[in-house]
Amino acid sequence: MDYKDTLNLPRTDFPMKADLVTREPQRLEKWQAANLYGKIQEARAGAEKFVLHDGPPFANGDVHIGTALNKILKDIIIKYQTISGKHAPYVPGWDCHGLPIEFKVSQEMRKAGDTSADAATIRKACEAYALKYLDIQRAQFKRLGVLGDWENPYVTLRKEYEADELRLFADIVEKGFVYRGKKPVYWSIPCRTALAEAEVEYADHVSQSIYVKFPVIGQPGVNIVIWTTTPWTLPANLAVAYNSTFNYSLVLAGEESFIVSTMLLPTVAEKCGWADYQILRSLDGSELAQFEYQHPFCNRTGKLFAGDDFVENSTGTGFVHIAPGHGLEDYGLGSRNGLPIYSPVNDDGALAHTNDLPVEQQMPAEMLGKSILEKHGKSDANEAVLHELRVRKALLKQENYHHSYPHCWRSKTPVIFRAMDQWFIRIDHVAADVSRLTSSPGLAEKIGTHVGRRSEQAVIAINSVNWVPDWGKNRIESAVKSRPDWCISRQRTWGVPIPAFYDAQGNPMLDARIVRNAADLIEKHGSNVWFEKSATELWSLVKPKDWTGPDATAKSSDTLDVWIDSGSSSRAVTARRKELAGSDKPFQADLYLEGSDQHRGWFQSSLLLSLAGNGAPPYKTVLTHGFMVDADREKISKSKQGQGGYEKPQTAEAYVKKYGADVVRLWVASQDFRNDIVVSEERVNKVSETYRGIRNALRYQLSNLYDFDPAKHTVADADLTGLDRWILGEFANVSADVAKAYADYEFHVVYQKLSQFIAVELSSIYHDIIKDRCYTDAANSPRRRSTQTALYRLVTGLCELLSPILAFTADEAWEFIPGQAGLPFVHLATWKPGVLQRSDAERGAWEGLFKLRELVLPSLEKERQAKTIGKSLEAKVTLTGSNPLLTDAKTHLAALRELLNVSQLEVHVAPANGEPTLDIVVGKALGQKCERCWHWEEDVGANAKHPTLCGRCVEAVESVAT
RNA sequence: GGGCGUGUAGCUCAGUUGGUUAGAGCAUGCGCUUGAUAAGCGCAGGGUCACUGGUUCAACUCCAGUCACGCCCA
Repeated sequence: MDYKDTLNLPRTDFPMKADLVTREPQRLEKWQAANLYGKIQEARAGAEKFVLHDGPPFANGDVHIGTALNKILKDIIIKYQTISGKHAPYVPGWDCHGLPIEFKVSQEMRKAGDTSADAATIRKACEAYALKYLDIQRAQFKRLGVLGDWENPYVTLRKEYEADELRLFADIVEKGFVYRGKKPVYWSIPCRTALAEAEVEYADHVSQSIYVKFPVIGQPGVNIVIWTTTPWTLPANLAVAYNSTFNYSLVLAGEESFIVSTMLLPTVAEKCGWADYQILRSLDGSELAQFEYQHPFCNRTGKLFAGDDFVENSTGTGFVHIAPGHGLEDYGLGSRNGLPIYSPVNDDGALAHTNDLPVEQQMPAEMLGKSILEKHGKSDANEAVLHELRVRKALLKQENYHHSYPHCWRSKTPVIFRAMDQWFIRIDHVAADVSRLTSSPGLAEKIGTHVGRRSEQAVIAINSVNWVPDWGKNRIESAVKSRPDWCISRQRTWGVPIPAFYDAQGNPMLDARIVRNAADLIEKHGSNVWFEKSATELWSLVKPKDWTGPDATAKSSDTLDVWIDSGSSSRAVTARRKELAGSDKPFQADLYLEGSDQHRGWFQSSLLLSLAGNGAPPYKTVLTHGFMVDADREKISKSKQGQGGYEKPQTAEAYVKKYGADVVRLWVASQDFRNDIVVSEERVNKVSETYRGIRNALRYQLSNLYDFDPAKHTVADADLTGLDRWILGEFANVSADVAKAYADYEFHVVYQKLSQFIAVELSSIYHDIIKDRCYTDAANSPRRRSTQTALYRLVTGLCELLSPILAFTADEAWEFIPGQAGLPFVHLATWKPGVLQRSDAERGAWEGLFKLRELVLPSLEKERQAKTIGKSLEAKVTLTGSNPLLTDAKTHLAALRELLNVSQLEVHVAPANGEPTLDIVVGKALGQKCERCWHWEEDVGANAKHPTLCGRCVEAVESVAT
């Protein structure tokens, strides 16, 4: 007789080899067919809500591994909240408007030879482009195991979204936060249009480089020397910037004296031909700050300001001429110091007077109408300025200057920076006292772009939010405090139109009632209606009934900054979707979770818009993750990829195809995402080792439950064996730790705790020990059923606790659990903390047994090394001494023998006498090896029917036979 | 250049209010097992706690500076 057939050896169809790459898609289909997401929502109807509001990725390109990380983290949270009983809907979203798409689409159209497409045509192509990538990304996100309402995502190009966005905007307009101001933008003269950064190409260009003297007021003969490569901007000069960290020298050259940076003095002296200059003295920033100068050819004066950020000591003179209407740095410095954003250039690109300054303070009449556009390397405007400087003997040096300069991609001409009228949201007032502001016209002009009191309310709001990690609070606070007013208009086509009009005098009209009517119109027809219909048609459609102002004759062609799109989602998504809207503040979500770059991005735009429009923050908690870095802990760069720095493109798909989604998910969970996240082959390989460990443990548990029916065989807690009570007690502890780690969003702790529990307590201790009981006890013996009860509870709990991370594997294993707890999917389960009451005495006794085990194992190992024994079952252990641990050992003799995995154990307690003693003797076990259970027993051979079996096995075999 | 972070074994993480020889899992090496077997078990090696200086009886832990890396800003 082959006694092997009488053993209860493990059986299961749960495969050892995961083969995730082929199996996961099958499971996805199952979920889809069963409408798993819908089922979960139904099951949780009425439960406490947990709303994680998705930040929309841009609908462009494949899902990057970093984007995958973000989505997986969100999914882990949603799945944990769900399995702990909450109703956690997930509505994914996409950001669809914006320049990258418009640029890409225009480029494709250009390549196809189409250069005259109108706005509506371009917009249709952009929409198709965005929707195409939305589909691609949706498939890639779903493949990651992310559950959500994928059939009804929120999409910023949808008309309902656009309408709600405009309604929120209307509220903000109504409260007086929106004003008209000026800001420099790229401008193409031939195309008569503003350009976006991406439409600018850099090309070599020869500019007129000039050194100009600016006389210092009150110090006759003393001049500041500035250097510029754009002479035509001098009529717009309103200030001069210096660097407060530089040294400056006052030098005498000929009749006059000049101030320049000391470090640049030799170069400047050579350029200006100061043969025998003499340094009179040195000056520093505090002195320069006192200076005023006379404009070289306009009847006005200017001041000096520190511009440490951009005044360099490598070229020029150490002084930078500032024209706030013609440069970004100039604009920044100008608006910080209350200067007008003066841009004396008209739409034709010709010099012109404006209303910003009194006419008598502006450029001489001879310059008016001179064009900035270059012909054969010269421009009339430059020539006029140079002429004026020469006449006034203000020009110290003129030469050609070769450098790279931005050009219009379409006309190939050099672009200019020109201040244009733009719409702004006043940040310090969003942040400050909301109630005192009304939409009174003229308020904007009165307040202008001054930098005044900031953000008390925003700071209070920021403090009311839970920032994880906590330094996120500092980060957004300083971002809000330091940000200038928000320029929200874009001279772009692919976006939500700003529903403003102009009257016959060219005055802009932006009114909350008009915006709301436009929102209604767009909700019906989509925002293309704004581009397709004429101004007159639109005006007749949206003109408020009680309108008393002038009629509109033209419409605005500006679109809203895309940050307004995504920033409006508290209104357009959270408040609008009934599964998300809370009863208290419908627009407020429990959690936002994005990368740390969003403190200045979506976290901020959402906060400011929600404060302005809803009066409270859009989120209760903001969780931030770090960025993906490579094996060298450096950012993942395309150039590194090009040079073969990485094995594969850093897309989610590349990793999923090789390892499967669950390994990618486990990798995401394995690292503390608040810091940088390392993505490397080595790392993911290590994680897949851990995955195998987890999978095998589950497989082992399932394989020993093949004949277990929880309804029939479950053993009551009190009747479980000590060992089973021990492991369930340990598991309850670990489970509690794991649940806390999930709740605290510390998934790396979940990973560590679970993988270590599986490796140590389960695999190397419990699973190893229970083999004997499971295999050799009679199938229905109380001891075996006890252990199976524990295994059943362990595998069920593990599947539940693993399911937020190992979404596929936990569900796969779930199918093999006897009875599946009556649920077809683990994701429908509700995890409850395991309770197994153990008295202090019991816990203490078992701790003692494990201490003894620790003490004995080295002795066993020694004998193994000495080849006295092979496996532990060949050994007999004898413990003698006065060590108090031996008392418990005596009462739990059988348990300790199991823990040691030896065939025989003797314990002799000696009376206490001085120091506790413990004598460990390991020898060869007595008797013979039982053929069936491999224990060494002295009763082997006692039964004539089964001469090679021990007594226990004879019983087991007989019970099977009967 | 500025702000905010991070830096503990090959990898991922622990390290309580400063207090013995700095821990775990994985990986590696060497054994054992062959009734979880493309599995399982044991043992061993491996760390100037980024660097420098300071405070202290005592520093991975507190302070200052330096370096490297990341995000944001300029």
